[in-house]
Amino acid sequence: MYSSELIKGTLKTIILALLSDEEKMYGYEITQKVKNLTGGKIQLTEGALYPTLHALEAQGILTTEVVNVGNRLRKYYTITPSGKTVAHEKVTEFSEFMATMLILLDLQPRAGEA
Amino acid sequence: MYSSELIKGTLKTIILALLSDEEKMYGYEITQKVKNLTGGKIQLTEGALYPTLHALEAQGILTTEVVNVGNRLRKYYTITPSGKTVAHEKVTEFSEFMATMLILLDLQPRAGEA
DNA sequence: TCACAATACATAATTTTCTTAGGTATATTT
DNA sequence: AAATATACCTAAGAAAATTATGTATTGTGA
Repeated sequence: MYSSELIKGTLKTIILALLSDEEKMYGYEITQKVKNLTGGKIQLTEGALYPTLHALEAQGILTTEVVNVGNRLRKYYTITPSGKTVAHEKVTEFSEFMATMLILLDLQPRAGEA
Repeated sequence: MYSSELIKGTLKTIILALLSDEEKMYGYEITQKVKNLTGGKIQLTEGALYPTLHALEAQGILTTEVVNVGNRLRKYYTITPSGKTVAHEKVTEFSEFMATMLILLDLQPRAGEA
């Protein structure tokens, strides 16, 4: 589990990246997928996830559809076309940010080094 | 310039990584070095930097030394031995976090792809 | 020489974002 | 039967940053 401080600010990027791949996920499913893909190293808390999903919906980035499964309800989130653009921008930006951090933290392998 | 949300939580890591390399820097110098190394894409704000430096000092991770240069004062920060350990842990953790994010954002190149 | 930008420190109010804690309810496993 | 997992949600508080100030010196360009 990474220190929460480190994960800060990446939640929207994670959500949008997953929904760009899957086109339809519900909240709990997102928490499980993140947990599985990261070997438990990133675990989204519901208190952070749900308000963010609601905000993304309010911004027109996601749309929702409530489905009854058995006696329980699931709220599926789908990314909108404009949301796909936002998702792509966010992922690209994070990718560039990582490259910048590699330089800054001096983690970049350079020629002529052991 | 990256969206500030993305940079959140990396300030301590950046400061400690730089001070591990240089052994002695003052606040303004840190802002300039970060700006230069990142081509202006990361610009630390003073309102974030100074309180963080003070906190790191209070935790015994950094020590200070005030020097007069001309008529102006500079507060130099030096990393302590225990601070070096913290710095290394922070950088390692961020490095692993990036690897995790590559998987999560599906940015990892895999065999058999175009 | 006068104004502006840069150097150099600092803090306080506000905002943003997350954590912690709580609440409701059904389904499954032990 | 109890505990865990599934599935949603919100509210209070904490943490971290932004924005806005404030002080003061030094260098630069009009």
